[in-house]
Parts: sequence; C-alpha cells; structure tokens
Amino acid sequence: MDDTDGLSRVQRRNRANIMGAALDVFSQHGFRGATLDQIATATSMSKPNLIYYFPTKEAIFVSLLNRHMDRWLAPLREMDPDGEPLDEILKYIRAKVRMSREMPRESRLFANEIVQGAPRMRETLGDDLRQLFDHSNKVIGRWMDEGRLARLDPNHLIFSIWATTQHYADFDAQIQILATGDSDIIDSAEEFLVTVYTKALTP
Amino acid sequence: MDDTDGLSRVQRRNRANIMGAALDVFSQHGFRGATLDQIATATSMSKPNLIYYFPTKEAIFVSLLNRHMDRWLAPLREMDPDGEPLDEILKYIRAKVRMSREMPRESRLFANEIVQGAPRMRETLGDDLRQLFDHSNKVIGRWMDEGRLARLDPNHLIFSIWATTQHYADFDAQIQILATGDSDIIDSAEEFLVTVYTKALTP
DNA sequence: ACATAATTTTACCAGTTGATAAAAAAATTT
DNA sequence: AAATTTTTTTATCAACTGGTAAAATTATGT
Repeated sequence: MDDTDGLSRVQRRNRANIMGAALDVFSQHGFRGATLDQIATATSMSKPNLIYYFPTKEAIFVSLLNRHMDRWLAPLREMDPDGEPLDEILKYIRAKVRMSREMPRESRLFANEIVQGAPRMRETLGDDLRQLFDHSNKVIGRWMDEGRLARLDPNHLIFSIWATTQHYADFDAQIQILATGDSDIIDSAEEFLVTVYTKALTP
Repeated sequence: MDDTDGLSRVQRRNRANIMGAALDVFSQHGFRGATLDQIATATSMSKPNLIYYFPTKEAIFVSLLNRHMDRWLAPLREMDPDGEPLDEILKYIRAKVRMSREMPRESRLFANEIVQGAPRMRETLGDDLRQLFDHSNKVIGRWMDEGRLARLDPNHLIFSIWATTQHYADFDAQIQILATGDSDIIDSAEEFLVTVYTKALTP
C-alpha cells in the first residue's frame, strides 16, 4: 500500500478506470439499463475483476453519484454573501452553464437518477444539498430584503437556474436535433441566460 | 369490431388499460428498468396477454411516447402569430407549467428517453417537433424584429421555457426534498416564471 | 530464490426477462 | 347450437445479468 486511503497506486488507478467507464455507461443507460458486461468491456477488465474493486454494481453507481455531488455543489458554495449580489448570481450561472459543457455525462447521470425518483441518493440529497440550498436561499433572500436584487422567490430562482443550465447537458439529444445551426450552443446559452437573469434581478 | 381503428371496444379498452399501467411503470423506471411483469401485474393481465395486444415491450413504450408528443406540442401549436406577443408567450408558459402538474408521468417518460439519447424517438423528434420549433422560432423572431418583444435568442427562449416548466415534473424528487414548505409549488412556480419572463421580454 | 499476498481469469450459477407455442376458454357469427 | 373467431392462460424457453468459487497468475517482501 502507498498512501491516503490505504489504497495502493494500482488500486486507485483501477478504481478510477472503472469509474470512468461506468460514468460513460451509466450516464447513457441509467442504473438499470447499464450492465456490468458493458463496463467490463469498456475497461478491458473481466466482470469478476470489477467486483473485486467494488462490491456490487450499485456501489459503483453510488460512488459516482457521491463524487459528482461535491463537484455539483461547489459553484453554489462559492457564492459570496459579501459580494455584489447580481455578480455573484451571474457568476454562479456561468459556472453552471460551463458544467453542462464540461461534465455533461455527470449531469445526465444525476438527471437519470432524479427523474426516476432518486431511489439511490435520497440520503445524500436530504443532507448535503438540503443544507446548502437553505443557506443559499437565505443569502439571496437577504439581498432582496436589502433592495440589492429585485424581489423574487429565491427557491424558484435557484430551481430555474438549475433547470436552464442543466438542460443543455441533460436534453442534449433534443437540442442537437433542433439547434443545428448554432456553432457553439453553450456560449450563446450563457449569453442568453446572463441577459435574462440580469433583467429579472435588477431592482 | 366496432369503429374507427378497426379495433373492437374490448381491444381499445385493453390497449388503453395497458398503456395506463405502462405509463406508470415506464415513467418510474425508464424503458430498460421497466419489466413486462410489472406492467402485467398492474393491469391484472398475464404477460403473454400483453404481447397479444402489443407486439413487443418497445411497441408499448413507443406508443406512449408518440401519444404524449401530440399533447406535448399542443400548447406551442396554439401560440397565435396574430396575438399580443407577450400574452401569447405567457399563455404558453402557463400551459407548460400546468402540464407539469397534470401529466408529470408523461413528462418524466419523455425526460427519461431524452436523457438517454432519445434512441427510440429520433424520427419523431426530427419530424414533428423540428418543424414546429422552426416555425415558432420565426414567429417569435418576427415579434422581436417588430419591437414588440425585447430582443433575445428565440432558440434559447424556447429551450429555457421547456427547461423551467418541465423541471417541476422531471425533478420532482429533488424539489419535494428541498421545497418542503411551499404548499403549492406549481402555483408559485407559475407566478415566478410569469414575472421573470415578463421582465425579460418587455421591450 | 522463496514465500506470501494481491490481482486476474476461467468456469459457472441462479434468478430474471422478453417472447413463443399451444391449448383452453369466451365471445361472436351463422 | 354448431362452427368459427377472438381472447386468455399455462407451460416453457433461450438469452441475459449480477454475482460467486476457485484456480491461475502476477507482484511484493524477505
């Protein structure tokens, strides 16, 4: 063994390999639709070898969900209560839009799970996310109370930001069919959303 | 036999029964995650009896998708090029928000399919939806050209409306965990979205 | 070099799943 | 009511799937 987790270098490389392939497979087919055989093929490993590194198929899936939850929450965590309100929110929106470009598979993995009722991440949602959501709500509410942002329901504001930004990753199949002309859809989306939310939030 | 489709009354009742149960099952588990046994149990029918009314599991699923596509498109079809632009768009938004309340299972069925790359409805999307989308884009673009709406990218405007309205059905599991206080989340969502889009679109 | 531990492969299994065949039962027609 | 058609059930299957057992292989420490 070698360091931090009590995992050797090989172990960490193999686990990372598996999670990389599993991200591909799970994000494309969902938990039930994905098979260990697909992940095994994608990793050039045998199926039992997968199970040597993760106890079950579900363990791989949950590992991915948990890892993504941290990254997913990061931009909201970085929202500064002492910053300029509109800037902070626009910064958050830009970060989320870029997440759709840079980690679309993770976004779809997450979307797959939530659409089906989040049966494998109820706890995680209830804990980490819930807390940060409540806190962010209060920060935004305060900004509105101070007259530094137009008054809107902070809950729905956050929901709408999630919806509009993740849409470009989660519903990519639809967008690819419809918005054939746009060369960089994510860039124009960012511009669009910044404009809309600036108008909506300027007091 | 009895009428229009060359299907007897019993046939239509049974097919409707199956599709009702299948909507429940497919919207909850996705295509791959759903089983014929679940649908059979839900309909109090035997599995082979299902296959007597639909040739395959996929045929049931595709039937549901196609049926929903019509209902899904209806509100956009009703947008009147000769109406008052902002009213027409707000009317559309209200209709879509209500679809999230009134047919959340259909919305999730659809979401499940698109998130996984829409493998079973590429054609439908490319045909019906594409055409209506292009048309609506032009209508909205014209309104903006005439100075009756603020200038925004019509593509992204439509995407954002889809995203924000369907979010309440598709990500309901998340919303239920987070927005525990709100007694009628759909009502307040409608109010929020009308406010935001009014600000964004008023010239 | 040898012993030990870690990793990988091969062979396999039990449960599930979509679908079929054929017979039984119900409904409809004549 | 007999004949025919439609509907439903029973029995069954082959393919797939997540997971296990145990042997074979490779790496590591001494």
